[in-house]
Amino acid sequence: MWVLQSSQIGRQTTFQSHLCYPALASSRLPVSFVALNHSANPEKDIKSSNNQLIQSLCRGGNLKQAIQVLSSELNPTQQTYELLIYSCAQQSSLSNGLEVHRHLANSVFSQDPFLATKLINMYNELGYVDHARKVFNETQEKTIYVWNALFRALAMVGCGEELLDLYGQMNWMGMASDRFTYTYVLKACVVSDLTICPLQKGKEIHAHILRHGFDTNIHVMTTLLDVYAKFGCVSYASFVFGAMPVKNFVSWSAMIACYAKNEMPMKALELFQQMMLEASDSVPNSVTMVSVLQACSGVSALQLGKLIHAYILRRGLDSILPVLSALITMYGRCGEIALGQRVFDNMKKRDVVSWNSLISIYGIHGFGKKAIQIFENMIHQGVTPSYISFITVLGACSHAGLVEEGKMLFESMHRKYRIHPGMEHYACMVDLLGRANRLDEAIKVIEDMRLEPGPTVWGSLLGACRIHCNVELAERASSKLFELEPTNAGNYVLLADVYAGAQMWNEVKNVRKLLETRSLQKIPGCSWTEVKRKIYSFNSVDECNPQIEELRAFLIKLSTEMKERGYVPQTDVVLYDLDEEEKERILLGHSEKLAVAFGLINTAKGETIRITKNLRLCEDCHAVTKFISKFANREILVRDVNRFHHFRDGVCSCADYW
DNA sequence: ATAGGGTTAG
Repeated sequence: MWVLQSSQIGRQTTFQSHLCYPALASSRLPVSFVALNHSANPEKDIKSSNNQLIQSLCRGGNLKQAIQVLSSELNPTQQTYELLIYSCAQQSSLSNGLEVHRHLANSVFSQDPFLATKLINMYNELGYVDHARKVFNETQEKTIYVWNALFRALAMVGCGEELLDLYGQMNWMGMASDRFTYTYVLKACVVSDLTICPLQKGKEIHAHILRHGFDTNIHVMTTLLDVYAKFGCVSYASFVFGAMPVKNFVSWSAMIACYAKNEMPMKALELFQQMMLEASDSVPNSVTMVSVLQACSGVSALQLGKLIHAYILRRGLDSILPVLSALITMYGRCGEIALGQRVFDNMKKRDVVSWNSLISIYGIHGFGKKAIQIFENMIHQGVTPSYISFITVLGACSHAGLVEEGKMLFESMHRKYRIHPGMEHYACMVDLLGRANRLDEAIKVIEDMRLEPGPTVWGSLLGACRIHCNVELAERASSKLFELEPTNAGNYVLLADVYAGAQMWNEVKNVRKLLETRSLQKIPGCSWTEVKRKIYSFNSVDECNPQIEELRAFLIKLSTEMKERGYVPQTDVVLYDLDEEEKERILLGHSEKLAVAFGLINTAKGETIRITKNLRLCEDCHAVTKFISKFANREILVRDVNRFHHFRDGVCSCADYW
């Protein structure tokens, strides 16, 4: 009934445009035609008909014609402008947008805050934030919508500082924030370019939110959760999550992503399980699955990853590019390159990220030449390499020791693709050259950097010094590192390793003291292994594992047998001042050895043992695992923080070079 | 009066 009525009304009022529109669309002589009509009819009718005409032209995608009609329309309505602005954004046409804006500025709506909001949004979507700022500044009556529109634009381009500054002005003027304001202002805390302490700012805004009662709004709270997540404040994030009166699948996903991104993959998987069991109204989507796959990668949970893959297929999420890239990475990082390759091969569409995923998995397995080949193939297929592509391919060169290839790729980066090398690329090059004992060249790279060398760069150099026992350079690199990240215990440990390698025990002791006086602790080593779809984690300091005694006994027996065959425990890696026996005991307690022992005890003969570790493999664990792979005739795949080690028959795929 | 927001791949 209602439909019929409205269409009758529609027919009455749009009678003219029904006549005009088809003619205009085909004949392309709109202006004179409309002008003629204009003078021949009562003005009121024409006014409405031209507005209708403009609007239907917009809806039909004939933006150019709509603007032509606009110039002959004396009284365009607000709705007409709104639709024109919307169409310009839709068609990504700056020139048309400017034209409409110019027209609007000379109309009665020049100060209309509603349309100002729309203009700001339009310029933002077109990528012209300067224009958006200008509209904002020229609009006298700044409603909360106008403020929010600019905030949104500034947050999207990463002008956090400017946003927070304006937010301060807004508060000072007495304009009250709404729930949208808070989401943008929170986002400002995580986007770059902030000179103030952004976490502090986030907490301040958190207080505002509580004070003004926005802590029940699901969007605001999810954004807040994400802010804490991005700063690595996992406990704050989970507090916010727990305090949310209502949760939906986005809130769950944000919390899962928080764990996955902050090296807590087990927590992420647990939360995912909880979501599936307890929150039946929160159905995971592709975004959730990406985080879950990341978590599977994190602990090398291959069996679980396969289950997730099946779920993705059932849910029809298998054509979404980010999901597929995450799948490729998951398979690769779980040690199954072939399965990753298969996902890639079956993709109907690929983007640069899909290629990057594939390159990176060959890279972490040490197949540098293959990674370069894929990189070249990608370019051959017309996909332009991205900033990340170069990180992955240079990383692949570095894992495989392909110095000349790496240098050429690094050099081509800017020459061919106009991509300036960033910190990650420099760190890769320093790593590549440093490992190859070309320390002079590595230093040259650092000296020629366009950026101030950061901790990753000095860290790569320090790592190279450890391999090649260069005490002098190690001291130089570590003094920089202690300045840049004084609380990163890993750097002190590396320097101590260098001293230990040079038998400089006094210096080792001093570094250890430095660690103690600054009350810093090494990140505890942690390893995971998956047995029969369950993931087991091993921690060098925890005693909770029910099998711990059995594992210890197993390892002691193993160690005795290995010693008979020439194994010498590398007690150098233990930095504490203890007697040899005690050091050996500590070595045997390393999480990776516990995981290997657990795998040997709990899996069938011939089954590959897969282990993931949160840190770099220690020398002793590396040597022992090589030994075991031959001794127990087992393939053992260990992924450490950098790359894969594929142990088979007493040899490691990294060629002892990691 | 209208309008707009949160999680995501390497």
